[in-house]
Amino acid sequence: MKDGKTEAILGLVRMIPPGQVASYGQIAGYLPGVTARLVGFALAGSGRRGDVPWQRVVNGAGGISGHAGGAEQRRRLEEEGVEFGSSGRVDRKKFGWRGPDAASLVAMGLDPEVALMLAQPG
DNA sequence: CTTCTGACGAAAT
DNA sequence: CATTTCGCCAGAA
Repeated sequence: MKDGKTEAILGLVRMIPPGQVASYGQIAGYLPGVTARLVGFALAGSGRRGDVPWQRVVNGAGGISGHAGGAEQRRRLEEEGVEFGSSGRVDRKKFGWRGPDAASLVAMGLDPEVALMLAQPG
């Protein structure tokens, strides 16, 4: 196992269900020591392998950041049922991923206590 | 080994 | 609302 952040980040992104989105900062929030910036780095570096639903990661405003695949990202999301508002932003109240369950976080190597605190209840 | 660069976000001003 | 500052991984040349 790499002790790097990238593996954990990509693993978490893979947990985002279709039709939902998560922000870079949100993903970072589940991984202590990881910042929103690093999530972007992780996807830019390894998100093109084909086994990561990178299109489900948007910025904090619910919009798509300026990168080469931006247009395709939006197209893919709309295909999954995600709606974009007039400002080109997604309503995270409606399509935002609530988060992983505690078991998934523990499986990724987080301390059970931390996992329980970060995981979405219920 | 060094240098470069790439998908962000919160807080202060 | 806009602009600025700081945080700091990993792969390629």
